[in-house]
Amino acid sequence: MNDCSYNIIKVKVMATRFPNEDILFKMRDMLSIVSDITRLKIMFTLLDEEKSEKCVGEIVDETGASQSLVSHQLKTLKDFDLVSVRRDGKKVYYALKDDHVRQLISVALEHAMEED
Amino acid sequence: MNDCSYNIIKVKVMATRFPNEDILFKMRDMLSIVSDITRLKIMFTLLDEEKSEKCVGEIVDETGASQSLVSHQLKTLKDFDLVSVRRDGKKVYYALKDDHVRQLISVALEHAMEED
DNA sequence: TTAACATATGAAAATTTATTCATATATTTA
DNA sequence: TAAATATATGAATAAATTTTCATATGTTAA
Repeated sequence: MNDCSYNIIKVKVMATRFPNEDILFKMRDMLSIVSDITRLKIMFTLLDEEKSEKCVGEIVDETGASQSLVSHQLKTLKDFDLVSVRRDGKKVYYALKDDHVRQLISVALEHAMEED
Repeated sequence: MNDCSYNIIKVKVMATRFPNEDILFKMRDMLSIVSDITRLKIMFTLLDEEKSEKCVGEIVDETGASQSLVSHQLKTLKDFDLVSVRRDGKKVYYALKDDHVRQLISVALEHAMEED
């Protein structure tokens, strides 16, 4: 694997009226979840196509964040139902669950990689 | 105008290796910008297809946020180059500038409108 | 059944962010 | 040029979030 590989998906862009508070709060929650460096790192490790499920120890190693911090942030992701969790013996495996997360990361990455 | 209208755009989903800190910070910045209720409201008012450019007063009215807060948040959006600014007499008009913002809002909205 | 390993968690500390308040600046009109 | 209108801004406050530290819990192996 040398560089980036791309594939195209479709996203609906909606022209809509002003959403109600409820929807706004959900949007805010979803977007804040992905707007943190530690969680972004965690999600990137789980974006690995060859190994989409990883245990906490692996995530700690790959992100470079502390065990406690990773665990806290995995809980945050779990609370918002963005990851699935599976225990196997001593280890607990996490995987990305929600495709919207991938889309958000994808758009943000594209933006971040643009020249200024 | 009664309900939502949809149209389809394409978004690249990239399978990529772990990005460097620099890219991660840019992603975080972009995502945090859109993950605030006041800024979301502002952006929704600017998403209006019939009137994509609005002055501060209009934005204040439509969002229900205070003049000062709207002004501060418009500055934040401007600092990140997500809006364009144009003065006409006493009034200052803002418009959404970056298409990635629309895509992020679109994905988050779609997520928020899903059943649980 | 104790030790070792893997993960989780509560509470405190540190940091960041949003919001308000008072006031300043810019532009037009009287 | 003074008053009125529209917007911006600095500093203080309030609120929310991230991170650490110490320790607890769950699981396996000795």
